[in-house]
Amino acid sequence: MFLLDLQSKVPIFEQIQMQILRFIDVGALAPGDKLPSIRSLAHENGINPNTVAKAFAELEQSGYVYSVPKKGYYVAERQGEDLRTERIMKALTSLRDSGISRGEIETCLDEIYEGGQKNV
Amino acid sequence: MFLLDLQSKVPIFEQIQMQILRFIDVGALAPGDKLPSIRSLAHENGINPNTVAKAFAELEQSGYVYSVPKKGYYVAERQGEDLRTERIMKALTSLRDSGISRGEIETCLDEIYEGGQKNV
DNA sequence: GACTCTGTATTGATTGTGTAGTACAGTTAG
DNA sequence: CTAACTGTACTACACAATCAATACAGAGTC
Repeated sequence: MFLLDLQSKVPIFEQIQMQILRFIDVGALAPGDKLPSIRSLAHENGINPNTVAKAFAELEQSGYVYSVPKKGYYVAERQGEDLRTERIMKALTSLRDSGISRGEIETCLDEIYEGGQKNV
Repeated sequence: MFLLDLQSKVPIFEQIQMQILRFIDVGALAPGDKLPSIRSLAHENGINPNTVAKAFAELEQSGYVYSVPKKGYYVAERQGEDLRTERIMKALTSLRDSGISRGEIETCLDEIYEGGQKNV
C-alpha cells in the first residue's frame, strides 16, 4: 500500500505524511476512514512505530486526521479549505516577501496548470 | 549596514543572504557592485568569516552574485527573471502536486497582494 | 480474566547543520 | 619586496533532527 524510500533524503515520516495526504486527495481515504494502524504500517515497511507515530501526530496537529486514543487515527471530517489555504498562504507570502510581484507568479501559474511536469 | 540577530532561530548565513537580496532588490546594490568583503562583514558583526563565506557561496550558486577569487564578490549582471522564476516554479509546483487547484491559489493571491501582513 | 490489538512515552544512537578557530594562498598598493 | 588586504580550505564542536529500541497502558474480543 505504501511506497517508502528509506534511502531518500526526504525523512520517512514526511514521506508517510505526503502519501496519506495524497490518499485523502484522491479519495482513497475518505473523512471518517480509519488510517492503517501505526504498528501494521511500521511492520509492513520495516520501520519503527515511533516514526509512523510522528507522522500521524503531525498530521493531527495540522488537522488532517484525529486520534482516538488506544483505538486509531481517523481522517478528519473537514480537512478542506482552511488548512489548504494556510499552506498556500505560507508559500505565496514567502514569495512576496522575496520581492516577487504578482505578475511573475501569474505567469508561472499559466505554465504549471497546463502542461504537467513534475519535480523530483 | 547589516542587522543580524545572532539569537534568532534563522541561521545567520540565511539572514545575510536575505539582506543581500533585499539590497539588490531596492537597488542599494546594483549589478557589478562589490559586496562587502567576507572579513569586514564578519568582523563588524562579530561572527566567523566562514559563516559569511557560506552565505556568499550559496548566493553565487544561485546566480545572484559571482566571485572573483582573491578579490571579492560582485553582484551578478543578470539575477533577473530566470532565477526568480525558478524559485516561483518550485513553490507553485509543490502546491499543485498537493492537489491544490489554480483557483485556490488565485484567491490567496488576491488576499496577499493587497494588504501587507508579514509572517515571522 | 486473558490475549491481542491499539496508541503513547522514554531513552539513546546516529546523522546533518550551523558556526567558530585557524591556517593557507593569491592580489594589490606602497 | 613587503605589507595589508582579499577569498578559500580544513578541522572541530554544539545542537537539533531523525529514527530505533523498548516499555507502558488502555480498548476490544473471546
